Amino acid sequence: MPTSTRRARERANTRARIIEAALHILENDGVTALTIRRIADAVEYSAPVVYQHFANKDALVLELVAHGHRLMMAELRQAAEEPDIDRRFLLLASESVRFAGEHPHLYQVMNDNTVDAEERLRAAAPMIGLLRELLTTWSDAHDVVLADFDEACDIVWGTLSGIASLGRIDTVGNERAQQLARKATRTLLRGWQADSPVNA
Amino acid sequence: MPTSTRRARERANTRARIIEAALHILENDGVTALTIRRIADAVEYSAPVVYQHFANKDALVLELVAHGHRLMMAELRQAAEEPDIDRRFLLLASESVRFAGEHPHLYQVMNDNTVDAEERLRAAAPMIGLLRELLTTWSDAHDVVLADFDEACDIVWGTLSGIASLGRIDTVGNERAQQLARKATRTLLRGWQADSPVNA
DNA sequence: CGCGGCCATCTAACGTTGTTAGGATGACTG
DNA sequence: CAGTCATCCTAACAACGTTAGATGGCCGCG
Repeated sequence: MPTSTRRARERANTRARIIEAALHILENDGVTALTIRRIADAVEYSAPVVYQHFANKDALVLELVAHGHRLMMAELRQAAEEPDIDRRFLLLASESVRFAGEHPHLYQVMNDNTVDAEERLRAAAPMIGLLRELLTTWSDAHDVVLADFDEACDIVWGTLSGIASLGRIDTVGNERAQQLARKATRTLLRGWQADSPVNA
Repeated sequence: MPTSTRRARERANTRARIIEAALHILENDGVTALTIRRIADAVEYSAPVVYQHFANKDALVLELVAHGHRLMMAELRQAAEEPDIDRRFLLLASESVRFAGEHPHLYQVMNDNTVDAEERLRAAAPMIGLLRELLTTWSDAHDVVLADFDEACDIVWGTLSGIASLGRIDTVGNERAQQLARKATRTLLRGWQADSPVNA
């Protein structure tokens, strides 16, 4: 049945075009401009067509959130290749904040509360995984024993999120926020190092 | 002219009632339920009356943000009386996160991006001032020299905001978020202590 | 006391939002 | 060639923020 596969391919294609258009509108004109009718216009369809591909607007936005995290991980991949673990940690901290500044509206929907918390957490899983890996190799490299690994991981995660939010638009300015992220992680790591039983 | 003063008093009174009603709706039913018509219903007026007291919805929400910060400072005042600076620092960190968990919707509008960044920063000024005071007395008490005081202050501020956002609803659970806030500030302070030239 | 004006308030409406229902159009199947 | 099915659009609904115009009652002045 070649026709049904072609139909499915077309369906998937317009679905992808919808996501792409939504992303474009979001990044260019902000979250308030992200409306079903504008998305439909951008893909040259009428509004109800969108509902053939997504249950509702939240489902579509959730897709943008997932896309945003994939994009962020992709932009971080280069920084992740820095061999020195300390430099890598700081670099990834500042680069994740830079991402927030370069994609402010996308970062907004990625971290804001309108979308379901559980789904958001799932979408952020790769980033959290990256942080876990950073923390383990860092603590191994410096013979640091973390009293509670998960706790330390959540602290870094929360800290970077908070500082990225500061630097998302203009609260402190993005390059300063990047510097804050570097300093904050450096200080956190220094603190854990000082706490480690080896140094006690 | 007693009548005009009475009128002014009545105006101020209904204005206050509007804010109170809006706050009640926001805290009970969330930000999506915070609509002009529902607020007007709650004060037994029609919707346009709200616009005699506030230029638009954003102005009203901004008032809620200011009120939220005053409320937060009030709830933190008791914790601020803890005499020991280290205990006070950790206590205020966890209490600010607890506030976010006990007033999740209010905290949402206080920290989310829909309202103007500059106005939000101004509303948060007392909290930032509190953090500055904490940092100065802490560094004085421990003879710690901070390389960049403003930077350290922003780092604490961003860290607590981020962790509070984690604990706002259910991402990690609020009491765990409080613990994270304590540990995070403790670790940050430990890190700055280790960095201080006195210890170098 | 009565009358004119002003202030507060309401009803009605506009434009836009997310979302759904019903019908038309056209392509594939037998 | 006829029928079925997916696809798409027009139209509409409820609710939103917001504004215009009408209505009413209270105040101060003659």
